[in-house]
Amino acid sequence: MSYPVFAVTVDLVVLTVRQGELHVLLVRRGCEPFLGEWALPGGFVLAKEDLATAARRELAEETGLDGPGGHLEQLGSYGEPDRDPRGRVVTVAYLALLPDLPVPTAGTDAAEAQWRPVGKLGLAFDHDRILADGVERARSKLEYTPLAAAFCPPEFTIAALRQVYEAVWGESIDPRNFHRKATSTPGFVSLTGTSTEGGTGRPARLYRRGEAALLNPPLLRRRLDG
Amino acid sequence: MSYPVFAVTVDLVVLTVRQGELHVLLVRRGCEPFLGEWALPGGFVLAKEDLATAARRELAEETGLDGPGGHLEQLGSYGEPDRDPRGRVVTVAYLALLPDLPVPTAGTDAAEAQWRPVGKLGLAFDHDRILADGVERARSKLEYTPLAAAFCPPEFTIAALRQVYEAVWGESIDPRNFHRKATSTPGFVSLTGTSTEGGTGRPARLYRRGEAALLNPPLLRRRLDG
DNA sequence: TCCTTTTCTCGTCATTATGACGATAATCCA
DNA sequence: TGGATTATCGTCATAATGACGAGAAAAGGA
Repeated sequence: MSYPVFAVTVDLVVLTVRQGELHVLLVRRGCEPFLGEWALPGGFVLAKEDLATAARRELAEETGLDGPGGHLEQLGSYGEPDRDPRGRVVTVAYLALLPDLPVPTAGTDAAEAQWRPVGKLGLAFDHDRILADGVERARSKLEYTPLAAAFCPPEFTIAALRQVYEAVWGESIDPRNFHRKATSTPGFVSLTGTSTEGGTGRPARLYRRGEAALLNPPLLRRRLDG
Repeated sequence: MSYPVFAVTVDLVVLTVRQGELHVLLVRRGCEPFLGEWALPGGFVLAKEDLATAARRELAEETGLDGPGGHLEQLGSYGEPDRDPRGRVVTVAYLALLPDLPVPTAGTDAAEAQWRPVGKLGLAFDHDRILADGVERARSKLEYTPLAAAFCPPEFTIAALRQVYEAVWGESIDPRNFHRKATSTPGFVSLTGTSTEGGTGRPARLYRRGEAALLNPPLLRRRLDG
């Protein structure tokens, strides 16, 4: 019995929050196809490599982003027959949420790398769709999990956490109600004991990410129902 | 440039509710490897076939289940190097939710097919894990979407819908509170105008699935928090 | 020093959603 | 006709949320 032959790649939707806006990491392609165009970072899965391992390797290799914290999860697979002109390629997309770090360094396959605000970007392959799916996944995950903290450094203020929500959801949130919700939901955040200093306004207490895997009850965004 | 060669399969977690219990569709393997063992239905993706198309084809071919209603979505991909003794095989798992239909017919690759209550089944490959992920996805989706109706025939009673929740979540739900919730959440269900007849007890009104993609507010199961 | 600005933190109150459960309605069956 | 069964509606206490007032704790300028 014989069956078709495929290549398998991983592609990464790497998101961060900079200056109050949700950004995605893009690389300019350094080889065919789509040479010179912007795309999600990614590459082929090696012969004896697990999918998640390949995703972590590409994240480190191609972006140099391998700091503490952060979050990596599988997003989904994309395998339309014509999605890659080189032949039959199935890509497994991963979603990474990272704190705002220095400008990434370009890697082997990528001539350049840069953060871009999410939106309508004309990316190579079917990467616009993968990006849209990743952004929607991130928006949704912020409702039910404490993952917003993955966008923050290890210690952060409630205001910083709120700004993550505002950036990812694109809506403003009442600081007082958010403070109540974040500090009263069990396992969302935990106090460090230290505070900020030197900033403008009253110093804020610093928190760490809590141990909960799910927010209970969740933190729902306002739905525009029809 | 050369890169490793893979085979790509789709595997299906087909769930339904029978006699108040969540069941999964299994097939007995008719060829090597794992000949004679129970596994999720699935097969190789064809040369010019989209992943979702392959999933629908396998669902129809191998199970004969292609009725109205139901729901099919991508679950995730599994690609550990050793998961298939034949070589490097990545599988894209799909989750199908179907109303309870007559016993499926065996297909080409499957010597037998049968519904089994979900639980610890010693399945071939890594199918136990895929099944567990599928069940967890289904449980979670029932909270935030009107997808419970995918387990029901096109017209159903509120009690039937409630029994879906009870079976999938494995907990009992107050019929009066559930009735209020189902009928008051916009877009969850819509009246047909007809009622059941001939059953025991007061006749129940029949409903169809509503148009909403998301339940707002959601219908959360009781969390056993630690 | 004292006042203003800024941001954090804590409260209050009305509204909504939920869990527990009583009560009535509408059918079948003996 | 009366009992069993299930559907549907209502009531009430509690929990969660949105809107917003007000004090606390810093920096900076007059």
